[in-house]
Amino acid sequence: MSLFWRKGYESTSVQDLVDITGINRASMYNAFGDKHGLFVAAVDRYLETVTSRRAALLEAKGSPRAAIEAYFYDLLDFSMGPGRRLGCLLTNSVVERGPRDAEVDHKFASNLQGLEQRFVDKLREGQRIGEISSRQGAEALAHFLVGSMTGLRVLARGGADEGVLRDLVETSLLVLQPGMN
Amino acid sequence: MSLFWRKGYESTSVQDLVDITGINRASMYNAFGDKHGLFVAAVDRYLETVTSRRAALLEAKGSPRAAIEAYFYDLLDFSMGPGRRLGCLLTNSVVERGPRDAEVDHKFASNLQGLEQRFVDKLREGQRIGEISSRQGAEALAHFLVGSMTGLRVLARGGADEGVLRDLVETSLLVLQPGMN
DNA sequence: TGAATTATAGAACAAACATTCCAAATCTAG
DNA sequence: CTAGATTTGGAATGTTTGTTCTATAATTCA
Repeated sequence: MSLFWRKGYESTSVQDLVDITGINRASMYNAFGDKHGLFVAAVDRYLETVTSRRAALLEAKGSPRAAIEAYFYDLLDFSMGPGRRLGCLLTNSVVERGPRDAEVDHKFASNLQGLEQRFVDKLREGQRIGEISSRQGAEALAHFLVGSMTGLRVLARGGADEGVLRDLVETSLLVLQPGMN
Repeated sequence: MSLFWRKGYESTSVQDLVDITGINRASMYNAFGDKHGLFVAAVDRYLETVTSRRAALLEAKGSPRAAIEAYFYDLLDFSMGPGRRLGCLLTNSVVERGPRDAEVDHKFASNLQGLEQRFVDKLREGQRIGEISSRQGAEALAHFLVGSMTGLRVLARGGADEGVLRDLVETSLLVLQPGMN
């Protein structure tokens, strides 16, 4: 998972994977079928660990707006620092393999939609209690947040300065602030 | 350029390039040195044509806010439709080749910084004439716009629905709207 | 303990890869 | 028109790729 995350799919050879895992080549093929099968398994593992851990922040009871803010600041933390500027494995994969890998494409879409739904739930609740601006609909805000998050991850991988990432997060969160409706 | 844009660096073989251009292999190597040299030339060409054409929208006289909006809606148009969901060649390249290609990395950083500067200029002017909110500094807003734009391009490549992209653009532009300072 | 399943090491495979070479063809200057 | 340089087609290079094979070792389970 780490290797695919760092180097992408094509640049990671089976030999690299054998070397770094210490697992025999034949065992790998026996367990995963082929390189692509192993890759998909790695992406799944990524989603089960890294991504869903953070998504849990969106389930927190209490202030919906605080939950969303916690989510973004957690993402910000894990997007910076040496050895951490890897972006999102799934996002990177969909950029690299794009429309040529239906499995990755589908995972990306459904993952994004799942996250979007969690955002919508929190946003709606926040709007109901007046904690979040109602100038725009919850769906539009969720789409906006998903886009902003995606930009953050890609800029992080691209080596953008910490200040840029921070401004992006802070300004995005400011959109949620209620003003006059 | 088109092939690298569509398939990325690693998945595009020299044979593919020979086939699609009709140019002889030896001529290519003679002109560009190696595959990476050709790739860099393709990225340069991309920046000179696609990217800088759109950047020119930010030089328009008149309303600074209108210029920024024109930029984003142009980007939105060119990010949708069949055969157009390619994202940005430079962004895709930095995601795929990331920190392993210093040349790409540098181009990404300087291109982003150039765009950011144009944004800052327009934002400042807009703030001066009260057309753009002064709640945040022009730099922070520029960072936000750059992040939003990056997210848009990646989501487009990822096959996101048109409505998602549109919500992202509209909500991002709403941030510029002046309210109470 | 012993039979059956599974993992290992490492050689072997064909295909694809980026790159180079060479003789024939084409172009360019004087 | 012709000598010199460049471009072309296509074969050839050596490496790396993903994948499979075989015989041996380890593990599992009744």
